Amino acid sequence: MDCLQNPNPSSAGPYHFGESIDPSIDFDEFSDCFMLDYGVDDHQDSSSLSTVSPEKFMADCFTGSSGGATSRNSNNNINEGRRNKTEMGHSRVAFRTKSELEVMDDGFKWRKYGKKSVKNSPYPRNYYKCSSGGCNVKKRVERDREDSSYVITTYDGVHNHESPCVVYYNQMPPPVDPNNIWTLRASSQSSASS
DNA sequence: CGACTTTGACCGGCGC
DNA sequence: GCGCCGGTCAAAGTCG
Repeated sequence: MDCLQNPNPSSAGPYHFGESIDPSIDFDEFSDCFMLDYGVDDHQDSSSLSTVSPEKFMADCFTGSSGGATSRNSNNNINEGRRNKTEMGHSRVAFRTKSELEVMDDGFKWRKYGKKSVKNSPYPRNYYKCSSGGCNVKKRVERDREDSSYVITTYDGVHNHESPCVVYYNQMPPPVDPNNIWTLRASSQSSASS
């Protein structure tokens, strides 16, 4: 299991953000990562995006605020009209990331349990569950139908455990530059990969 | 051999 | 009531 890529909306730290398996993805591209409005999974248009800087997003996530930077009960929620799953204590976070890869490894271990073609989209949607025992977090991954270079990831729920990478990081010596999360992340990464 | 992925079937909610 | 659609299940296949 590699601890690469992407923000995690539940408990992963900022040092998870901004690095990719794919060397073609650099940090600049992660500035294209948008928080999507809640309920975006029914395929939003870009006007419904609520853009949040990755830094803010991750900061919110890391403080444990449920749902991160999302607006939890935003209006214009198409999906929740169908299924009012998101009740108290049930958060959903979606974001859109420019990536060649569909699998956004966020440090958690996911088990794929389904794949569906989506109406009005040429790309299938993949369904994953957190494979940690007792953790019922799910995520959906699909390509943006309008720009296939983007991947839309929707997390459903909050992990009741830490990311294996967070656990690992807590055992690490102090970062090279605590003010630079990229350095910090890279430092962690290079050690982890050995 | 265990863990994981694939994929068709099934189920429930919603709109007409 | 019926059909469509999204989400989940589970058996079979694959991989390390």
